[in-house]
This record gives sequence, C-alpha cells and structure tokens, in this order.
Amino acid sequence: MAIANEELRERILHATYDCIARWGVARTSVEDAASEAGVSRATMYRYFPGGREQLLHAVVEWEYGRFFQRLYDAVHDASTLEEVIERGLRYAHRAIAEHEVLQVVLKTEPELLGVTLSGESATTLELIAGFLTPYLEHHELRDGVVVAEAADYLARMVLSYMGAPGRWDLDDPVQVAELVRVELLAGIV
Amino acid sequence: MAIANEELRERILHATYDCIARWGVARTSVEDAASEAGVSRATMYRYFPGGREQLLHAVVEWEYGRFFQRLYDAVHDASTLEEVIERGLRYAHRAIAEHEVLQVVLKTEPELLGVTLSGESATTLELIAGFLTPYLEHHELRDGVVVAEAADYLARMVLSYMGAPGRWDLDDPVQVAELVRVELLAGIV
Amino acid sequence: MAIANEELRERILHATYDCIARWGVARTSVEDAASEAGVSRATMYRYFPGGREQLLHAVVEWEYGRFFQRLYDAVHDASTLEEVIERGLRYAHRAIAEHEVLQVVLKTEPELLGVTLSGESATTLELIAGFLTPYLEHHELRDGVVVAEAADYLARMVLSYMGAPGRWDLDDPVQVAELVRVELLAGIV
Amino acid sequence: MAIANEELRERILHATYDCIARWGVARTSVEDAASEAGVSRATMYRYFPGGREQLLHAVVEWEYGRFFQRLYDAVHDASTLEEVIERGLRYAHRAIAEHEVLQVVLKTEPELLGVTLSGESATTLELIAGFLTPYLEHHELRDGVVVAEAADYLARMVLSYMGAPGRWDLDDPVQVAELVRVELLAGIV
DNA sequence: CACTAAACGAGACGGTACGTCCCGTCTTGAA
DNA sequence: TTCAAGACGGGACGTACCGTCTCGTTTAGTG
Repeated sequence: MAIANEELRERILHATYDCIARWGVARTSVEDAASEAGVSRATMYRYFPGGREQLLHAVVEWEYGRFFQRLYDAVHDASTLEEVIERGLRYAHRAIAEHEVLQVVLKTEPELLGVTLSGESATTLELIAGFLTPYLEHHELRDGVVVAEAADYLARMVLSYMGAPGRWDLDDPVQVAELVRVELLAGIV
Repeated sequence: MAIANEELRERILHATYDCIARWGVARTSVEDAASEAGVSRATMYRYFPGGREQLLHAVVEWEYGRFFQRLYDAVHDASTLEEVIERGLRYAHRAIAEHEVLQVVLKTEPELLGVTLSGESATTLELIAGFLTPYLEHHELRDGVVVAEAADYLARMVLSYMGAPGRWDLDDPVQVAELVRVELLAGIV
Repeated sequence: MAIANEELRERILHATYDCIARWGVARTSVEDAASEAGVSRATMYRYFPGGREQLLHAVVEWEYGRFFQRLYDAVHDASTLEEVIERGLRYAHRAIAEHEVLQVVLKTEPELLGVTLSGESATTLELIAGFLTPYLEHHELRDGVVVAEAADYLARMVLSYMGAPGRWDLDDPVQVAELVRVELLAGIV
Repeated sequence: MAIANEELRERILHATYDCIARWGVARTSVEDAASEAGVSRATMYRYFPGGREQLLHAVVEWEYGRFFQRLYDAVHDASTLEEVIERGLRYAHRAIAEHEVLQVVLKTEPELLGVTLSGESATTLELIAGFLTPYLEHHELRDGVVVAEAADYLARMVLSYMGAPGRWDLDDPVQVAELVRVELLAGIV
C-alpha cells in the first residue's frame, strides 16, 4: 500500500487545508476533504492510514513548512541584519493576518491556540536564530555581545512580535524600522 | 435551565480535566467525563448546553485561570523586581513541566499546540506586563527607559522563556538569577 | 440495551422482509431495511446487535413462524384426516406460489435454495407429523400400521409435494383429493 | 475474454470451495479464493465476469454435479432395486454427514438452508426418478402400480430420508435394508 | 401535609463520522 | 496475449459519540 503518487498526496493535503480554512478543524470530516480533493474516502485512508488524526497532523506540518519556506523566500536576499528582520516581521505579520486557516480557527476554535507554553516553539526559535546567525556575524556588535546569545534573543523577540505586535503597526514600514531599531537591536549593536 | 449548583459545575470541569489528563482531548467523550463526575450525561448538557465544544472551552478557560491564579499566589508577595521575575519563571517552569494535561496532550496531540503565532498571547502579555508595572515603577531604571515599554519587553521575554528555556536550566535558582540579570534586566536597569 | 419496544422490533422485521421481497437478500442492506422501517441505522444495531447476520436470521425465523401459523389457521378446524391434508396442501401450495420473498429469491439467488439435504427439515417434519397424529388416532388404519410411522410417512410426503407437486395441479381441488387418496393415504387406510 | 484454460477454471472452483469449507460463504472473499488458487484477483474476474455472485453460483453447481456423480459411481453397478436404494441411501447419508462445506455452512449460516420448500428439488426428483426407472422396469411390481408413479414416489422418499433420517440409523446396513423394505418398497412390490 | 416544581438519572432514538473490508474496474509491466 | 500486481472509486459494514428527547424518581419548597 505504498504511496505511489506524490502529487495526489499533495492534492489531498491542499484540499484538506482548504476545508479547514472554510469550516474549521472540528467541522472538517474526512469525507469533506476527500470530495474537495476529488478522491474517494478509501484513498484518503490509503494515503493516510492513521486516519483523520494523521491527515490533520500532516496538514499542519505541511503548512508549517510552507509558511517558513515563504518567509525564507521573502527575506533570503536581504543584505543587512536590519533588512532581514524588518522584511521578515512585515511578511510574517501580513501572512498571519491574511492566513485563512488561522483566522477561521481563531474564530471557531480559539481554545486550540493560545498555548504559547508549548515546547514546539523551541524548534522554531532555533530555526530563526540559526537563520539570523550569519547576519549577526557580519554585523558590528556591541562589546561583550556573543553572536549565539544575540541570535537567541532576536529570535525570541521576533517570534513574540510576530504573534502579538502590541502597540506597533507592522504594516507600516516606518514603524517596523523604528521597532527593530529601538526595541530589537538597541541592546545588541 | 439555570445552573443552580455552582459546585456541581466545578466538579464537572474538574472531572473533564482529569479525563483529558488521562486520555487526551480527542479520546475524552462526554460520557467519560460524566461518569468521572458521577453525573448523568443529561446533566452535562444541562450545565453546558453547547455540548462537548462548550465543555472543552470551559475547561481550558478554567484551567487557564487556575494556572495564573497559582502563578500569582507564587509571586505576589515578592518585594523586588528581580524576585518577582525569578520566582515567576521558576514556578511557571515547574508548573508547566508537571502539568499533567499539557504533558499528555504534548504526547498524544502535539499538533494542537505549537501555534505560537496566536493572538491569544496578546492578552497574556498584557496580563503579565500589567502585573510587572508596579514593580518597575518602584525600581530605578536606566535613562530613557519608559515603564510601559519595559513592562511589555519583560512580559515578552518571560513568556518566551516560560515556553522555551533554551540553554538555561530554570530549575536551578542560580541560573535563573543569572538569566534575569544578564538577559532580561540588562537593557533596562 | 434491552429491547424495550417489541412493536418496533416487529416493524423492523417486517420492513426487512419487504426489502428482501423487493430486491433479494444480497441486495438488501441494513440501511435499506432501516429506512423502510422508518428507523435509524443505529437503532437496527440496538435491536439486532449481531448486525445484518442476526437480522436476516431473525427474519427467516419470523417468516417461518408466520408461514406455519397461517398454515395452522387454514387447517386447524378440519374434521377429517383427508380434509386436513387436502386443505393443507392446497393452502401451502398457494402460499408458496404467492410468496413474494420466495419468488424473488428463486429468481435472484436460486443457489441459496435447493438445499433439501438440510437438517432443518427434520424439525419441520416433526411439526407436521405431530399435527397429523391426533387425526390419525381418530381414523381407521389398515392392519399393522402404527400411528407414529404413518404420521412420519405422511409428513414426508406432504412436505415433498408442497415443494414439488410433480404432475399434480395443486390448485385443482379434485386433483388434490385424488392425490391424497391414491398417493398419500393408499398405503395407510 | 474467452476462457482459455479449463484447468485453471477448475482450480479456481476448487479453491473457492475449499475457502467456503473453511470459513463459510459470507467470510469467503474473492481475494481469499484467488490466493488459495494461486491466482490474481484480476484473473478471477476474467474467468467469472459476473464476479463473486457468478463464482459462488458456479461452485454450487459444480459441487452439486460432483455430488451426484459420486452418488452415481456408488450405485451404478448395483443389480437389484433394493441394492440401488440401499447403497444410495447409505452413500448419500455418509457423504452429507462428511460434507465439509455443508457442515460448516450448517454451523455458520444455518438460515441459508432449511428452505425445503424450494423448486430446485423438482429437478433433483426427476433425476433420481429417472435413474430408478430401469430398475423398476426389471422388478416385479404389485398389481396396479405404474412404473412412473412408483419412481416418483421412491424418489420423494429417498430424498426425504437423505435429508432427515428420522428414527433410522443410515449408517447401519441392517436398518437401511429394513427401512427400504418396510417403508419404501412396502407399497410397491 | 400533601402537592408541585425542579434537579437529576436513565436510556431510547436519530444522526454523523469514523475506520475497515471488500467489490469491480482499470492501468501498467513482465513473461 | 495472458497474467500478476495494485491503485482507485464506491458501497456497506459495525462502532462510537453526539445531541435531543422522554420518562421516572427523588428532593425541596410552598400553599
């Protein structure tokens, strides 16, 4: 029962994602996702033998990957540390705001989120920190500031502001630049 | 259909919480929670007409409140800013580590968490920042540092470290003190 | 999960019977029978926890009972041995000919029948023989003929002619009387 | 789509028969029978385009033929009427008792049988009667007894006793001889 | 002191979705 | 060409819950 057709798997993931975007997680049945993908229910279980649970898990993982891939695409050609962070923050904020699934889920199942106390964020932190490291290495830092610690610090702050901008309007490039300068880099450079 | 018996409502919430702690969210049925509470299924719907959804929502809200209540109990009699943050970090870290439900859910349904991009954290941030404000007002701050901004900054960092301690061992009071001094308060005081 | 409602059970049996009459055994699903009975599929399994298999078995048993009940009604007030057998043969033949389910099954699933080699017939034989016994006891028998053996013999012949009339037209009272006289009772009285 | 390989067809029938003997009709899938025959499922549908239904029907027909062929082999060299009937009854009784499929089906799906009211038996009756006819023609009959009628009568009795021996032990040659003499031939010779 | 009203247990029922099994069709590739 | 291998759509199965409803039984509270 091997998965012969990678493209079909992708189509199923996309279809499931669309269903969640429309109706939320709880109201998305395997049947819904199947017909959205133009596929029989049996095939769903052929590709995801773990059933609904595995399917949802795969969709989350898939979308998580897509999100950071796009984030990477948006910032990878930046030349300075400031530019990376600014563009990253702006893109992430816009992406989150426009993210269909997140917005639907926030409305229909808010209790599923808000669990910032998770351990998953550790991975994400390292991902971001790792990405920022080379930029920090080519940047002049204040005396006594270690690159690794600075990267960790920046990752935490970026992740925090991505989810909760607070008083800053991340759609405004000027404000973002100001935020990066006075809040994020102030203690480092 | 008024809820005559507040104590019974509490018992139901507690029972549901216990079930989730044992079997995870997905594997907890209304029936399970009912018999755990020593109550008929009909009564569940009398107290939570919204059904399973409302019940789960209520449990999350209830446990969220309990968590921060205990956190408050753990730190409210601290006298200095450093002490508040240190005790808060240590308590929160221990509480999360020992939190039955979180640990079960992390094992059985990890995809439900990890959504740090949430908007829920905004509320939590304000809660923490608001709590820290009076301590900051009675603390000597570096020139140019505004209390509101400092509180926001501290709240973000505290929340970040609560979920992902990184290289710090939050069970070790010495390390916590060090973390607070060099990472959290360094740019403020 | 006791069966509280005997009438509902009856309704389900009747509905299932009707479905079989229309579409045959193989093409009758639990769903079909359920909607025919105006009942949900879940209820089907509440009344017949053994599922489709138990349901079909119950229908056969039920209809078997009904058939012989009606046969009994048709002959129980006969006064002579000849009359009992004649009326029984004529009723049974007509009933079989008009029996919706049998005719449908004969057309759609003939391989299900024809298994005359069954052991079930033993019970039926005894049933018929037992019913005929009192009539034989009040009838003058040829010398050396034992009632029990005569009853068994008659039961066998009656059952045989019910299913396969051969050259006799069992719709014609005259022929039936002739059959009974020259074939069935010839060796006995 | 012609059936190129008669031997393969036979193998499939035999394999299917074996499966039914092991697990009953309902629990025998086309897949089971295919792998028992060492054949792919696709081939099953080449040989039996009507699918499972046609396959089962063919197996019944095939086994029906085999049964009467063996019955014929067991009695065809008998010389007297009594011998034919005695040997036939004894063989049939033993064959039925030892018949794997019948015994399995009787245990797992008794409701499939017991339908003695079938029309199929008409054919079988004629078969048996036809076979007995020459023996009757060479036998001295009581006055007024017509061969055709006697053959029909004997066929009915034989078929009846094959399925339901009643008080006779058909494994005992003495009893069988007695049965044939006093019950079957008494009214004829 | 009955009499009523509410809370609650018990459970039948319709309904939805689950995961599984099997059927019958079709395509592909190897002998 | 024949066959094995297997992906796929489709349909039914039996199970598990859900949410609604109706009973009957306490348990109070009131006229």
